[in-house]
Amino acid sequence: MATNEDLFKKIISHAKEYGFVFPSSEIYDGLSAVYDYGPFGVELKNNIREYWWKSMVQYHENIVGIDAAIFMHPTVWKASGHVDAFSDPMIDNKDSKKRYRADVLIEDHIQKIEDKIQKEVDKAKQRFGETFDEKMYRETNPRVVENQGKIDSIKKRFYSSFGNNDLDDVKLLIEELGIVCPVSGTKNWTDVRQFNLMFSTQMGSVNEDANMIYLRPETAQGIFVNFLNVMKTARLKPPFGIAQTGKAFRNEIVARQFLFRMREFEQMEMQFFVKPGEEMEWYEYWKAERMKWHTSLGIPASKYRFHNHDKLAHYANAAADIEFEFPIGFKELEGIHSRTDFDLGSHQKFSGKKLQFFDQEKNEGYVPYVIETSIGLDRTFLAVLSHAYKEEKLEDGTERVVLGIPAILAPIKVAVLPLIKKDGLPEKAREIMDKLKYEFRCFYEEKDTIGRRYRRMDAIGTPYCITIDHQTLQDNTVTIRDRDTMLQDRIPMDAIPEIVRKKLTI
RNA sequence: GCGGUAGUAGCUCAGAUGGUAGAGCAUCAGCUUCCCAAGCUGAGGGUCGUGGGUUCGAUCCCCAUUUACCGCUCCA
Repeated sequence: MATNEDLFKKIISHAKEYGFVFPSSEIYDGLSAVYDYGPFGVELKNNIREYWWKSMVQYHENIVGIDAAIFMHPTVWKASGHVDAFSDPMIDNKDSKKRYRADVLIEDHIQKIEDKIQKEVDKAKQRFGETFDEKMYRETNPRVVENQGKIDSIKKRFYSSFGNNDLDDVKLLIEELGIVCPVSGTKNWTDVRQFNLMFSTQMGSVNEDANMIYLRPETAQGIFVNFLNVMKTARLKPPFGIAQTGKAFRNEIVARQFLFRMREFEQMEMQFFVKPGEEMEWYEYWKAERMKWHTSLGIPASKYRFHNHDKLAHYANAAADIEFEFPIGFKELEGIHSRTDFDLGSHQKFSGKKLQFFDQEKNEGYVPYVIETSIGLDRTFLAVLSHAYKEEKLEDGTERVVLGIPAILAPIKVAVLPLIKKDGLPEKAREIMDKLKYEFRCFYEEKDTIGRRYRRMDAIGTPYCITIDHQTLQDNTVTIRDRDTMLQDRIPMDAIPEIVRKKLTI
C-alpha cells in the first residue's frame, strides 16, 4: 500500500511521462514552481475551463464574461489594497535561522497579554459568580487596564510604523517588547524586510519616464474596473455576474507542491453584484451552487468540504473555501467570498467615477455588494488528476494504470485503432476517424499490439477505444471498449457518435 | 527564504578507494498479424544538473549555483 506522499509523487511522474505537465524550461534545469502543460494536459485544462465557463456563463442568463488584460493601471493595486497589504514584513532569528512574519510575532505577543487579561477576568468571574459585571471589571481593575493600555499602545505604534513603511521601527518595537524566538529563545534578530508578492515590470521605455507596472495578482480587479462598461453595454442590473478566466501572478516566498502553489497560475472567477443587504443570501446561494458544480463531476462528495474563515481579509464580511482532499491532504480549491462594496467603493474613491447602479424605482443609486467565486484552474486540474489516478491489479496478474477522468473532461474522447496494420484495416479506421474527428477529440494509432494501445489510452484517460477488425470490413460493425470496465461491445459504426455523446452528458 | 537530503539515458536504477559509463523498460525502423502492456532483429539517445577549483586526469574530492523532496515559515 503506497503512502499518500508516494501517491502524489507517482501522479507527478505520470503527469510528466504521459504529456500532461512538464517543468518549465526543463532543459535549463527548470524554473522553480513554474510548470508547462503538455499535449494531453492542455486538453484536460481547456476542458475544465470550458466546463466551468459553460456552467457559469452559458447556463446563467444574468452572467456574462470578459477577458481583461494582465497589465492594469498601477492605481488599481493601490485601490485594491494590494500595494499595502500584499507584502509581508519578514524577520529572521539569527540563532535558530527561523523566519517569521514581523506582524505575526507582534500579534502573538499581543495575544499573550490578552490571555493574561482573560485569565484575570476568568478568575474574577469565578469569585463573584452571577453578579459579575465583566465590562465594569475590565474598565476598573488596575492590572487589566494597564495591560489593555499596553496592547493599545503596541497596536498604535505598529500600525503607524508599518503604515509608514518604517520597518526599522518595527524591528525596534520587537526588540523593545523583548520578543524572543520560540525556537532559540534569543532576541538576535535580523532587520525586518518586506517581500512584495506582486511581480513588477516597466511599461514604455526604461530610460524615459518608466512606469512601474504590476502583473495582476488576481483577476478580480479586471472585473471591477470594467463594472460600468459591462453593466451598460450588456444592459444588466443587479443581481448579475461577470465571469473571467485568466492568468495571475504571485511572487510566493515558498512555492511548492507541484501545481498546487505556482508563481504563475490561472484563475476562474465570477463576481456577482447584488443589492446591499442581500449579500448573505447570495453568499449562501453561491456556496451551495459551487459545491454542486464540483460534485457534478462524479467525484464523491466526501472528497470536498467547506472551510469557513474566522479571520477575514480586509475586504470581506464572510468567506469560505471549498477544500478538496488531495493526496497531500485537504487543501483549498475555491474561495467564495462576500467582498461587500469594498472594491467598487475603493475604485470609486480612487478614480473619481461613480461605480453605482441607479435604481429607477427608488430613484437612487447604490454601490452593489459583491459575492466572489474564485477557483484555481490548475488546482482543479490537480484535483481531477489525483482523483482519477488508479493503479489496478487485474485478474490475470498484470497491472494497469488508468486515469478515471470524467468523460467530459478527458483529453481524448475516442481512440480509433485498427486491430492490425494491414488487410485494409488502417484504411477503414481512417474512414471512421474522419467521420468522428470533427465532433470529438480523437486519437488514431496503429502501432504495437492492440492490448498495449488499450493500456496507453487507459493511462491518459480515454473513455472509449474503437477497434476495427476483419469483421468491420464485412458488416461495418466495430468493437467499442469501455475504459473503466474494460468490456467490449460490438456495434454498428454509425452508432458510435450517439454512444459517445451520451457519455459526455452530465 | 533558512536547515537537511538528493540530482547518472524519456522512466526506474547500477557503477568505480578519482583513469571520461551500463541494465531493464520506453522511443524509432523493420519483421511478426495477434482483442487487453513487456515476441524477434536492429538503431538512436548521456560532455554523469550547471559553473569553477584541486589534480597528470574529476561523474566521484572541495566551493558556488540550480532544481526537486522533507522540516520550518508563508499562503491577502
